[in-house]
Parts: sequence; C-alpha cells; structure tokens
Amino acid sequence: MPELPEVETARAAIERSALGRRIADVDDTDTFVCRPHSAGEIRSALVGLTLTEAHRRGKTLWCTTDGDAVLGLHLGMSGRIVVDPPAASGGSTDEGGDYWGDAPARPGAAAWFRFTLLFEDGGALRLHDKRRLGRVRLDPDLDALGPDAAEIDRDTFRSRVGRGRTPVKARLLDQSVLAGVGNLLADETLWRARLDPRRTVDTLDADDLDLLRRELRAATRRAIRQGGVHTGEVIEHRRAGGHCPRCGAEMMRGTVGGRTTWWCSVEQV
DNA sequence: CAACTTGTTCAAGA
DNA sequence: TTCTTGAACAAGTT
Repeated sequence: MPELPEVETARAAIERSALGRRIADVDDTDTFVCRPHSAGEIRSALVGLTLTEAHRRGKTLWCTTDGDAVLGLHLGMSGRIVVDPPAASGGSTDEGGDYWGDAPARPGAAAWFRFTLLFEDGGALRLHDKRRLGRVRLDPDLDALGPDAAEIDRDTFRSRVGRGRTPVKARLLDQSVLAGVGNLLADETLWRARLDPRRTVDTLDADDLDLLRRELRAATRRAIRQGGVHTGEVIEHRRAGGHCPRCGAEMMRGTVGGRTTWWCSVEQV
C-alpha cells in the first residue's frame, strides 16, 4: 500500500537507475491507468527523450525530461515501479532489476504491467499494478496537493492540521492539507503520539500538534529506512485480538475518515 | 463465496 | 459558501 515512504523509495530507484536512458518506445495502451490521455498520446510525447530528474510530493511522483514533457506517476493502492537494467548489462536479470516492494516481477507479472517505458538500451521502466488504480499522466497538476508530509514546517502544520473540527485521522489523510499520509502511516503516527484518532482537531493544542508532527516525521523516516509503512511498530497489531506493543492493552477497531482504524484502547486518548 | 481492503475523485450532506 | 462524509472505482486477498 504505497504511501509516502514507498513512493520515496520508488523515486530514489528511478533517480538511481532510470535517468539519462533514451526512450525508444512506450506502452500507454491501458487508458484506464493513463487517463485522461488517449492511447498513444503519452507515447508520442516521450519517444526520443530521456528522463532527467525524479521528483515527489506526497504520493505523487513526476519526472522531467530533456524535452517539454513531464511524466507524472501515481502508484494508487497497489502500484510498484520496476526498473530493468540495460539488456546487455551482463548477468541473467532474473532479479527483475531495480525494484521496490515485497516481490520482484515473477513469471506472469507482465499481466500487471500497466505502463512501460522501453529504453534504447533494452531495459525498461514499468508500472506494475494489480488493481489498476495507479495513474500515469503528462504534466500532472500538483495544485490540489498540500505540502509534503515529510517537509512541512511546524507553523504550517499547526495552522493546516489544526483548522476545523474533523477527526484528526481524517485530517492527516487529507492530501490537500498535507500530502503523503495514508491509512497505515496515519494509524502508526497517532499510536506513536498517543492520540485518539477520533479526536477532533479543535481539541488539539499547539503542543499536541507539535507532537503529532514530530511523530509523523519520525514514523515516516523510520518507514523509509525499514522498507515501507508495513514495518511500523503497531501495524502488525492491527488485527482482531491484537494488543498494544507498548502497554499490552487491547487494540480497538473502528472506522475513522472512512477507513479502517486501529488504536490502543488505553494509551490513545 | 462474500466481505474486505486501499487512495483518489466526485457527489451529496451539513 | 465552506467544510465534512461517503460511495464508487479495480481486483486481489481474506
């Protein structure tokens, strides 16, 4: 479930291994994933160019090129970026190249390739996405995205997250308020901050908000380092019969902000 | 086999 | 108007 940490890992993989390779062909025929473009539109814009920089804000990824085109990538709920090395770079590339995620491309994975950049060197950059809710588009519009959750400064966080009276978890999930937090990272962050996800933001004082921002940054950094949001300390305890890994109390389940939410029945108040 | 899950979008409600 | 809630989407997983 790609959230900010997974997308940052994908961005770094692109930066490390896909920049500067000339694009020979593009498969953009999945117009559900590539909407609102028609088949061939992205291909026409990219063939002959190379990617020059890989950027990220929240869960949105985009690459500049040595032409006018900007390639936007969003992993949706199940997307992964797979970068294959040049075909002649030696070795059987059964590792599937530079990828992130819990499993490399396996036999049959081609069925889940929703978008492909074929490079002149014989390698490729692919979007692997079982559920097809990922998105590829030219010149992505970032206007609706708030500041990146890993970068937002203290005062901006206070004013944006603290405004209104929605449950704090729903606010953390709002990509227009701050970009990058998904369901698991929200639960992990609130658990670290010992805050009840159902608390409305008007009940949080400046210290609460500062603590929340601190724990969000710490949880995010940790997830990037450990390989994804699923490595969070409380994540494996988000299940029926689960117990808080700090105090041992029963974990509670509910729906907050439209998403399944787990929290410690004792510590998170 | 039916319910559940996930992020984003868009419509509906307050 | 502005803020908040909830359904829909795809399709694999439980």
